[in-house]
Amino acid sequence: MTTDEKHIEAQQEAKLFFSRFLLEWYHLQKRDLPWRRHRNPYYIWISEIMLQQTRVDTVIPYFNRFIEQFPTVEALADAPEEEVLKCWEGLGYYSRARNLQHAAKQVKELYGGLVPDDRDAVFGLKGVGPYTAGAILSIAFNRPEPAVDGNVMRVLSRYFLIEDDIAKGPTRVKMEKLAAELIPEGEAGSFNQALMELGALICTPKSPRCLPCPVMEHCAARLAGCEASLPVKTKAKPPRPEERMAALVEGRGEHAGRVLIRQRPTSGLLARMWELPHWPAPPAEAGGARGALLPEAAALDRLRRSMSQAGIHARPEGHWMAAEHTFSHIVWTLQVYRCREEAALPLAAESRAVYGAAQAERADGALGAQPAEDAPLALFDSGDAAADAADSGAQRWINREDMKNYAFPNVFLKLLNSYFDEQGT
DNA sequence: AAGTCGGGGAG
DNA sequence: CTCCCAGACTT
Repeated sequence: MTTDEKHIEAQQEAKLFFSRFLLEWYHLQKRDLPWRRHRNPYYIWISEIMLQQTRVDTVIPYFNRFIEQFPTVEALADAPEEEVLKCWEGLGYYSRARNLQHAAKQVKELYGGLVPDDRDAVFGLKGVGPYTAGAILSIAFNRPEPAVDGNVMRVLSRYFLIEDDIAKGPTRVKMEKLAAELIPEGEAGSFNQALMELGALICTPKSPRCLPCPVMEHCAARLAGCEASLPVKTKAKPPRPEERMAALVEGRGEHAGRVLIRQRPTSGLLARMWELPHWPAPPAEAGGARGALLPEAAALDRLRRSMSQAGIHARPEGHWMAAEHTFSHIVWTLQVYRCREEAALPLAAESRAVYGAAQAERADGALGAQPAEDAPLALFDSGDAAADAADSGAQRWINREDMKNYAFPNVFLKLLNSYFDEQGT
């Protein structure tokens, strides 16, 4: 027997060992999760969409609420979109919710409300990519399809000592071929879940717990002592910072006790979510620390003109608090100002009556180069042009009770709750 | 292939 | 702080 043949034979033995002992471990150690209590393809599907880039512990309460509110494919397909989005509030990646409902309509209309069990049909559902298709087919229907996510690539890269960059596309394809070879006959669902369970509980990104690992004995990375340096993955670009000014506008008269919110555009960042209105803050002065506040009077003036341009008649009264919101690719620093609604006077009259003093102050200093009164705000790169151009979006006056009817990103949820706590309402 | 899409938990 | 998570979609 040649050296190559011996190597291939050893590889084959390592694969059989891996599949057998991993599956055995899973049957003893698997967690009791809500979507594992039935084999309802709809439940499996919902859970897999929620679990994209999201931890199990985060998903559990969302999953339970979701299937209570939308128990069947048809219930989801027929629900108002706002209800679906509200049920997703705080979970992130909100296009998942919209795609999911779109796919529910697909299933209702094309497949009679039954989640399809063939590869092309599942892959054709909105929001279902290579991983999720494999997960649905294997877990719900026990079809021998690989389901390769971040956990699986980490486990396989270590066990087989694969040094390919898992951030690259072709690596996932390679892993899928390998994962498919490992599936034991008739055990696709359990095996794929076992692979992910090992990644979640034992073969973790940092300091893997090798001693209790059921396949440590033949783990190539462990044997080579390099398990901590795998998988190889190019690191992501850091998010770009964005300074923004937000308005917490307190209503008067018929709006007393309520604050103004607006809806974001139908596409892009936080699509269709509700928020406090906010605008780009002018770039910090040269030499000024990033995140530094503008001089108070200049900030209030800038905010007043932004609101006016958006058709919001309100007077900024002062800085309330700062808030940060981190996305994958952006970090917002929001300076929130408390404002009071005003009667809708003609703009020129309003400006002279209320802002004469502030303008006099501005004239002698920092913002001397500002555009003339009533001129459009200077455009500068805000990184959120869609939202800034969509000031025409819907607006509402709400109190705390009304919050249950609108879906907010977490940062605005926290700001609104802080405000209503402060007001004691 | 690279950028766009949230939010939070672990270390 | 950094990393990354049961990824998909767009360009």
